[in-house]
Amino acid sequence: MTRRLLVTSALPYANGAIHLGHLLEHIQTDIWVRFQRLRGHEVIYVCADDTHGAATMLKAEEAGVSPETLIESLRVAHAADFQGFLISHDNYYSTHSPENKALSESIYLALRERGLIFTRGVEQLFDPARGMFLADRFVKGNCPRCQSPDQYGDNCDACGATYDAMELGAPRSLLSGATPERRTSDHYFFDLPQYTDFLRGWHERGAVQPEVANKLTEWLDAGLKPWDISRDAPYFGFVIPGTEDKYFYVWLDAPIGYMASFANLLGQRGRSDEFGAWWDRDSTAEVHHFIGKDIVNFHALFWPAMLDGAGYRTPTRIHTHGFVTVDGTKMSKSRGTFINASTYLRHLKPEYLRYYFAAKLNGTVDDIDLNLEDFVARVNSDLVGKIVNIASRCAGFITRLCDGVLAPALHQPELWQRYRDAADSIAGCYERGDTARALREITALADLANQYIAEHAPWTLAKDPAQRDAVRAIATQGVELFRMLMLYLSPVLPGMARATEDFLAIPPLTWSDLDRPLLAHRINAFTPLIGRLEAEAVERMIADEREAHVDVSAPAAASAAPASSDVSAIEPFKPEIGIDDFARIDLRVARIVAASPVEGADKLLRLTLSLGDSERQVFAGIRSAYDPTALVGRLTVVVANLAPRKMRFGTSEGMVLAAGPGGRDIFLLSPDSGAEPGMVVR
RNA sequence: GGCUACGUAGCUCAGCUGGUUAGAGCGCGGCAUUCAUAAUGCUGAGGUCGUUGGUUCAAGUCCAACCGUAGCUACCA
Repeated sequence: MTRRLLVTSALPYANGAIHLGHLLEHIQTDIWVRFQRLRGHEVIYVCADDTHGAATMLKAEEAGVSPETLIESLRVAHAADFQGFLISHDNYYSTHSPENKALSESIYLALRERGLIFTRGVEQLFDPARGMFLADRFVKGNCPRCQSPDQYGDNCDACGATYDAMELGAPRSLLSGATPERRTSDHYFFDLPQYTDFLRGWHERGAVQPEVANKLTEWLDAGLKPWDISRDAPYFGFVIPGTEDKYFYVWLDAPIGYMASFANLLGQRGRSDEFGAWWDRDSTAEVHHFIGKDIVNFHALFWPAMLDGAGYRTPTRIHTHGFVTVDGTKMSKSRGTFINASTYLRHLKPEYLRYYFAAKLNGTVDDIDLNLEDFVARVNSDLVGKIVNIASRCAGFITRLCDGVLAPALHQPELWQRYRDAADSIAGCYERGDTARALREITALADLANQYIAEHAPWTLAKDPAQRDAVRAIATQGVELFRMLMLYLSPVLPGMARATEDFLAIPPLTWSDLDRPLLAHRINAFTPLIGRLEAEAVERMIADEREAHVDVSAPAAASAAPASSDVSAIEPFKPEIGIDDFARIDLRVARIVAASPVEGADKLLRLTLSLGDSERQVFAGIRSAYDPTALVGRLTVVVANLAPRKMRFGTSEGMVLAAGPGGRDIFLLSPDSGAEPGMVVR
């Protein structure tokens, strides 16, 4: 029976490049998709960029472009990165699209019609300087429980407390530095609690993995809360119908983006009338979402509830994966392990990573570790040494001794049958997402082939012209076993599968090609299908990625650091001074009233500082770490009696204090709230 | 703090509903081989299954506590 499958990967957010984390998910999805296609099912694989939200708006502002320009350039870049990794999206769209707007509005209206939407006043922090409400992410202050300074608006890094942003002590806006005020505005809510029983049933019916179901049960038992689906202007997104200044929260329209990308694809293919066959309540098609474990709540609570509320079918399955770590730790920009797709592709072939991730993915939510040493060893020994080697060591006999034509019969049909018998088990592994097990079974088959070849030693027989047929039979068996292996591996290694088809001079492989061995057939001369993965290339990639995040102009202090140290070197202390020496330095609290980049200077910002009753201009080499607009309004500390210094761009009348090695790691000092410009620091 | 996972040979991982002396691949030692992108075959060494306690005739496998790691804790995306 042919299944109709709509498959998605989570939508990458339009604020940065594609990195290893996105790649894990898309590679996982793509393997599943290609497996299903190989089996002859109808698969549509769509994705898109997730574009809305205050973050996009601010980012565009910072870059000095419109949000539309920003998101389109990122969408193009993202799509190219995915193509580079052989990800076979049928459509890579955007949530900022007419289809998504129409669907979001109609779903919202349907929910409202069913009494699932209500409004309620919500009090939130408001940035008076920027004229906007502040998401938790854009506020910092003191933790209400442990008083740790500099904590975000939702929880405390130091003590783990969770709280409301309004409970923060001495809050300040990260956008303007201003002190936020409390304001109330009406918000629109989706009445999620009405869906508690529905969701419980949906989870129990196997739509999620058991570990995920546990987590969801915990949330359900704790009691669901209505979901706030609106944001006040200014916001980049879709206006809520019937309002002037309320927008859909980005997480409302993001999953609808799956439907919208799908609708757009149908439009391109002139099949728009089929939409309902996939999304109506009685649809017999399947919908599969691949996501990371961090966004389970959106996909397994809000999303199915919204769909059902609006009269659509719910997803068939949510496939949740863990996070990527590199050498056992979180990806880190300074260590060079925050690896971007484009950096990877400059140094390494995509199929190395596809193979390695496939060897690790097992369908659970466990994190996946990219151990770089293991990566090199595994790819070389399995892919090159074990699998490709089978073709490499057999093909020569066929080409040189047999005119390129395979024998008419198998030398050892029982061995071939063992390969054939593995099909169901391997298919089951792919279907469950346990590609690690699939690859274990496949490489075990490869071991059998190498043993077989060693046992029959065709190179010995080849010395005797009378044994020509025996040599051909053995080499044919080897080539055929290799064909079977590549068929099994083709979802993981699509590029190598294509190259294998060229080598064997056969049409694209399908699952039914397992039924009949390739015999009495002319093949092409073998050329290496994939080279070895050089450890040096991996090192170059890491170095490249590390450099991309380090400011070249940063002080060379790091070079003095012991190689074993992860943190920046602690600079040696300077010679002792007396208090009189210190007293000569006039440190003052200053408010940054204006900040702008300096034309012609890479590192400098021009700051206008207020010291109470006077203002002065100071140049600061902090451009690599601070966005000028984010500095305006905030307090800092300035050396007020530093001799003025003439620079190419003007005179600098002081120096602001900052710590850190340089590059992105520059940290401007700021006094606790209450300090006023002009106050002496002592 | 609460919750959810995970913690098995140097490395990466298997070990299904508890049942003989705990497995694989890589790496390492030895032997063989030379067709092959120094790839392959045979063979050897290597583990108190995070710790402690418990249930059981029997526990890596169940329970509890603790330690460690990662994540979640909804109006960040």
